[in-house]
Amino acid sequence: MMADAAEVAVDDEVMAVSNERHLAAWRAFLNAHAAVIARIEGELAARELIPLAWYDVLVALWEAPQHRLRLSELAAAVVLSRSGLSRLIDRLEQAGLVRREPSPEDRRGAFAVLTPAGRAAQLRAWPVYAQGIQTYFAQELTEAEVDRLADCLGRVDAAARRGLPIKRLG
Amino acid sequence: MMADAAEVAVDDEVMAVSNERHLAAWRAFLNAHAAVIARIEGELAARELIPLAWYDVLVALWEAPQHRLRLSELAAAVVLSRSGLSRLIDRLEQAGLVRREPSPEDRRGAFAVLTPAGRAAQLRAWPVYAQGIQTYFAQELTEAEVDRLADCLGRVDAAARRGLPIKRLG
DNA sequence: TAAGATTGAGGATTCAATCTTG
DNA sequence: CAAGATTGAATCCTCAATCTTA
Repeated sequence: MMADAAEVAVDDEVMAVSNERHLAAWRAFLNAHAAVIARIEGELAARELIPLAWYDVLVALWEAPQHRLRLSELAAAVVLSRSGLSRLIDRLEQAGLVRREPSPEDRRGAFAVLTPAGRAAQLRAWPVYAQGIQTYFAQELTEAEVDRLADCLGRVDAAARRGLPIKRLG
Repeated sequence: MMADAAEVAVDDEVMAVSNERHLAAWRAFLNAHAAVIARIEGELAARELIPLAWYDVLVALWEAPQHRLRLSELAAAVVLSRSGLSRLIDRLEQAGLVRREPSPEDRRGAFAVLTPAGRAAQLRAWPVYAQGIQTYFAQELTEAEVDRLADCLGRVDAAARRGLPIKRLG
């Protein structure tokens, strides 16, 4: 199906750094993520609760000082482009879960502020979300494994964010 | 959702098992995934290589007998709805990386078949992909941790797929 | 009727361009 | 001119409806 020599050469180089076991772990990582997310999203939707993307925004706001965050900060927190976040806030604002407020000290910017309805929606979703995390994620792991996972994936996260090419904000 | 007494019971139960440490691991899982995927997609795009979704399809075909798969099987393999896969195959076919073939024994169905150009595109992308897995994922982990991660996330994946509500194929 | 696949409509996200303010 | 935010165009996904064959 292709030049044998080239194929061997590529494989050699690659195998030196990313061997079968690395690849197995990587595939497990991707598959586990896709499966668990699909499962939890499905259960939230079935109960007519907010989707995960909305939940993430509401939690980020809840945890912020005064339950408010600049739109840029929020975009970074939930890993979304600025334009994507802008439209997400549009939808949340229309649903009454969040409200925009102009910034007094920098009139270019705006805050997103959590509303009582937003907090309520977050609290309604939480039991289902928590149950999903428990059933599809934590239940399979020992307490030691949970901690180990947090540690390992924390390092992976840090590595991936390290030296980001400044920023890609649309 | 359910009777009050039961709901309270669920909350108690959930808090007992889904504590701060579970949540920390879960968040690390989500963040690491988002960050690493964004990084690798960016590097593939910067080098004008195929995106991960295309790569997944090409690998699934490469690993299949005769490098061909029914569209339904392919949809399941790459975790996409049937309609989503149908359009993805449209694009891959237009790029010449895959070709559709009607099934002789069941004329309702069709196969997706990997073309030489498709295999070549897959091989071109692989070094960059592999380097990304190495740099942002495996590099941060010891060999023991890599194996442990594969084991843990394999169990999580199995748990999430267990007893899937039959199938959701659009 | 059901199953495999495609098509139409709508949602959500991104990049590039734009507007406003620093 | 740079930075925060929004808008327009394009992409890609899903659900529901449809078409063809079993």
